[in-house]
Amino acid sequence: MTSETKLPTRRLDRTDIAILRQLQDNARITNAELARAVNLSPTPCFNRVRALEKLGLFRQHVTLLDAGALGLRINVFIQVSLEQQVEDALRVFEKEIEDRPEVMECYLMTGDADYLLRVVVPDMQSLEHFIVQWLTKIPGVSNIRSSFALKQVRYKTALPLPTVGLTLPSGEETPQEWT
Amino acid sequence: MTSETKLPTRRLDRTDIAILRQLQDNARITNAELARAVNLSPTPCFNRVRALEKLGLFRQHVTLLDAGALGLRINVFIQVSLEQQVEDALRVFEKEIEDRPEVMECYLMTGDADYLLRVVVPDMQSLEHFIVQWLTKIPGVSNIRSSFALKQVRYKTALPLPTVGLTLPSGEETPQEWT
DNA sequence: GTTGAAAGAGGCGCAGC
DNA sequence: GCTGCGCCTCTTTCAAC
Repeated sequence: MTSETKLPTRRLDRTDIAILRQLQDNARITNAELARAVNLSPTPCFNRVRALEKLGLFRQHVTLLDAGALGLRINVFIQVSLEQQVEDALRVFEKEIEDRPEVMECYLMTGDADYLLRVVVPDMQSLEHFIVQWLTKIPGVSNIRSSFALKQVRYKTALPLPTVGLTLPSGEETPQEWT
Repeated sequence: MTSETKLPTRRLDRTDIAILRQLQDNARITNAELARAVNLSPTPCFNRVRALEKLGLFRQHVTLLDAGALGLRINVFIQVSLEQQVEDALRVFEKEIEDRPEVMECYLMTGDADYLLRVVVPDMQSLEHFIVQWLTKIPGVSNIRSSFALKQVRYKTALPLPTVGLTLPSGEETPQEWT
């Protein structure tokens, strides 16, 4: 070889993007299938996947379970305000969050500088326990407001990707067509 | 065999739950590894996974990509109110949602009977385009309020599962220890 | 339920174009 | 960058306990 065979480039072409799309939809696709789906032969397809991995684009391969089938009926968004938005209080709160499996998502939000949580529990009793016995006992938590989801209209994990090409951050920015 | 070998039971024991836990964390685990992780030999492990599949517990095996690495910097929650909460208006709105890849999540909420969206876009320009050129043009949409996520403190797809045992819905409910 | 063996498929690396 | 070959591990099935 002259230099590196497939040195991690910051420019993804449409084939790379097609690969990412396929993997977002199906983490268990075989390399042979994937290659067929993106019009490549298995070896170069495999090499591209490895290169994309090296770029750190993959977080995890996961199985999505059916919450309803498992009896997890309650999906609730909880807005949490802290008494003081000093960095220390934030760190404490975020540390507490880590161990609670019912907290599916947690965002630090603009505006009132509070947190938005999405919490999943099987029933109201569990929710009450979560809020009263745990959430309100975190030091610094001042106000809590819950909104219930009546229906999960959409839930997906596949990120929106551009159709044509994509320059990765810390390369310079080019305007891209996002679909 | 006397009747069915492994007829889909509605009762999951701790081994089933251990399997679900492993798969939630790693969709690409091999059956051999999985078996070792849950203290089983490969064959019964494989049979259990197939039984869990038949129960409809698995939604999908997906690859989670790194939004930041792909230049998707903006994560915004949008509350959408409709002029009238007639069923027809809801159906129209939900239908429109389906085709927009930047809508990661959409929930029908209690209270003002509106929707909560989580939208991911690369930049402000894309967000403006999404809201002005598309969202506001859906018939029935009256009010829109956006809140930005400054930081994604936590994002996971693994549902909270009980530690010990679990009776699936449409069997009768027994109180379970949810962790 | 469990273990063990056997066949078929796919991952993965290599040599050549 | 692509193709074709080959090893080797894993999945998946089938017998017996």
